Amino acid sequence: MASQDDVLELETFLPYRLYHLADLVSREFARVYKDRLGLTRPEWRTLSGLGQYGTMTAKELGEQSAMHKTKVSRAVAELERRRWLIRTPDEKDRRIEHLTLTKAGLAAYRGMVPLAKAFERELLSRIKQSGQGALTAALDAIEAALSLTPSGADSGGAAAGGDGRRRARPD
Amino acid sequence: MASQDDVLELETFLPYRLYHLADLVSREFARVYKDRLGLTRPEWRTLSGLGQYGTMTAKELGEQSAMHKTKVSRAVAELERRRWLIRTPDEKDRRIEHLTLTKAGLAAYRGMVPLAKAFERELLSRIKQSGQGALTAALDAIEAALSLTPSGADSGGAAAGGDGRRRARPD
DNA sequence: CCAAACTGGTTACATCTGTAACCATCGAAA
DNA sequence: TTTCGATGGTTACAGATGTAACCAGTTTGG
Repeated sequence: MASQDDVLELETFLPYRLYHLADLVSREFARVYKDRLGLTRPEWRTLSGLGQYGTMTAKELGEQSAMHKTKVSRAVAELERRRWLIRTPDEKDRRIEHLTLTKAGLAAYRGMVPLAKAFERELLSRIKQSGQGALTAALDAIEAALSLTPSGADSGGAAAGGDGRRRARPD
Repeated sequence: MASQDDVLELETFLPYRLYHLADLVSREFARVYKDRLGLTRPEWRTLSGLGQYGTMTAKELGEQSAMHKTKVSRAVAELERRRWLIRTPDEKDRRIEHLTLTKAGLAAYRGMVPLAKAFERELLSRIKQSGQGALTAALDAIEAALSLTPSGADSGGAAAGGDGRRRARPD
């Protein structure tokens, strides 16, 4: 099955397909929060993270939603400017600030949740039954595969097993 | 099955998961062509497209590798600057230029192909057997789902109209 | 008590990206 | 042929991003 090694078929090349599809989906979803709330993706993720967990530090936010700290910093600054969140200095460690959504921020979040869920539902429904199971299975598999550190070569073993990661998916 | 509509679990939210994984994979792969050839993603795609099809116009490139025309324009300009490709004006339509890799460009491409394939192979191997089939099945499903006219609104993004797109996928 | 070494977070700068406006050419209609 | 609306492609400008340098506050260890 392996074709010769002198031509690469971009259209079926995994990194390309994956990125392209993610980009498509992401863009389409972005329209929802962009049109409605005028948020950028980092801002949306920040809103989402705080809506979900209530209070977080910038660092935690970055870890939770896979954002570089500069993105977090800027997103937080913007949401603060809109008065959608407030910072509360930590008593013990004055480098840290605890971030929490304000009433307005929470309202924006609450308004988005159903839309996000509807979007996802609609997307999944468009994907045929078989594909749906395959999709989550595939994402699980890639996630597990990538959570292994070896950026190098060797892939032996792999054993992603243990790792606690946030995998809480019901199905 | 749907959880309440007041909280969204970002970590399992499809658009997020998809984007995050694609980003991870893409970044890792980008290191290959960036370290080795100093290319940006649009440049790599352009190189890849021309390597694969021999000669293309900027428009075709954009369609094949899902890039906005400004990206194509810039990538082409850069590859031309490096003398990795040349433009040949079209005889009949003087707005068009046919792009082709030079010896140097082709050499760069040829050097990358095995690395790209190795990368993909390694990635797939890290994904357990089951996940592997699921992955391609899932990508197929999403691709199919997205090519359907979005029930949502206008554009729907890519998928240029008439052109049967280069979908050569077996399934 | 003071000096590394570290950590949470912000900022400066250089790129990259998308939108929109633009140029040249083409096709069709008048 | 002239005109007007598409089309291939480039460019100007405003945002968004990543890297690296930078602060301020903390910890560790003399």
